[in-house]
Amino acid sequence: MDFNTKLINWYSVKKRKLPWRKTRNPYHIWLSEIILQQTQVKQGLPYYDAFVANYPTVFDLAEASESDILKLWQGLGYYSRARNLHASAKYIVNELKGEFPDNYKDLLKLKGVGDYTASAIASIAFNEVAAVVDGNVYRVLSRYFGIDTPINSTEGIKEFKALASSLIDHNQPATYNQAIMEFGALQCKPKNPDCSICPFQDSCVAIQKQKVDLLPIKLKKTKVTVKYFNYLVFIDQHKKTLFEKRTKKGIWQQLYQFPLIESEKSLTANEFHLLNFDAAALTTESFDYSLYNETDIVHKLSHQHLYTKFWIIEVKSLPKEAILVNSLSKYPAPVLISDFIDNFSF
DNA sequence: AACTCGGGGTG
DNA sequence: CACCCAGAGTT
Repeated sequence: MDFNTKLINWYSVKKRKLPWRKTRNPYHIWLSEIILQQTQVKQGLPYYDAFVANYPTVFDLAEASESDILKLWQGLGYYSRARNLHASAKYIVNELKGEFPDNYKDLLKLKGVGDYTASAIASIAFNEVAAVVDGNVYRVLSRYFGIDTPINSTEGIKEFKALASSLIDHNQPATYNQAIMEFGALQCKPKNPDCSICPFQDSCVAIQKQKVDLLPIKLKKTKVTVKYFNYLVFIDQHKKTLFEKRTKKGIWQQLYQFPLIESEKSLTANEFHLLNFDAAALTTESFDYSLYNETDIVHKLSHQHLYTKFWIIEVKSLPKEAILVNSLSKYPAPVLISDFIDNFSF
């Protein structure tokens, strides 16, 4: 039996029942693929259900506000995916009259859709022969063929795409693509795969050379920068506070947070007291403050570790843009902020 | 070619 | 702690 037949046989027996496998609606397939970028199925599943329920069609998504979409996306991370999703929905409705792109080349024109996602939608929704190469595929192919080219090198990206394209089943590209990804996710796992039950024991180069735990090869690791965040949680006599949208480049664009002061190190109360609050719109009137958390809350992102203190500042009045603390949960916010809002008693 | 962009899960 | 996840966009 050849590679494809074995793979698809394995898939027909072992595949998970997932909601996006019950449809060929390209809009729903698109939603699932964007949500699943760099995201495990278990984490993305509830978000897929929520988006399908709240925005059943691409027209519904196009009409929604970016803030509402980000709110539904809250907690999933990589928020540019949500913003690009919205921009592409408006493009499909306004420029393409709501007709979803139906081939790899046109799908690639959508914001947030790269080689992988265009191939996935083209194959799964339209049965186009377009090979997907995601993290699972890199791992399966590098092990099965014993390829040690770094998967994140320019050469490796080309090599694995070409190999995947040479292998894809021309009669059932949708099933083949999903099968090889599912195989990587369930059987050919990153750590401690159980090769004793693998259908490719007799043909996998990595097993024969005992290099399963050495492949695939990936270059360099991400370096983490440390930052110190001081959030100013103002509360006035009307139970209002200041909440701002992050508009600069960098993390959490278009999400909301309390006024932020970054510092070079973790500040004591005395050091905090010496700061200027001009930027935070604090008046010269007297105020009283306290510290919510004595020890820094460490919020870890891929490239940044955020050591955070929340300073509670009681004031008489705030500028007119202040909002009621009861309405904070309506705004899209990073997990670091939404966790605080959920736990703090205003 | 290297960097940036989240948050959760695993060993 | 390091690494991974149905990657894409920017520099």
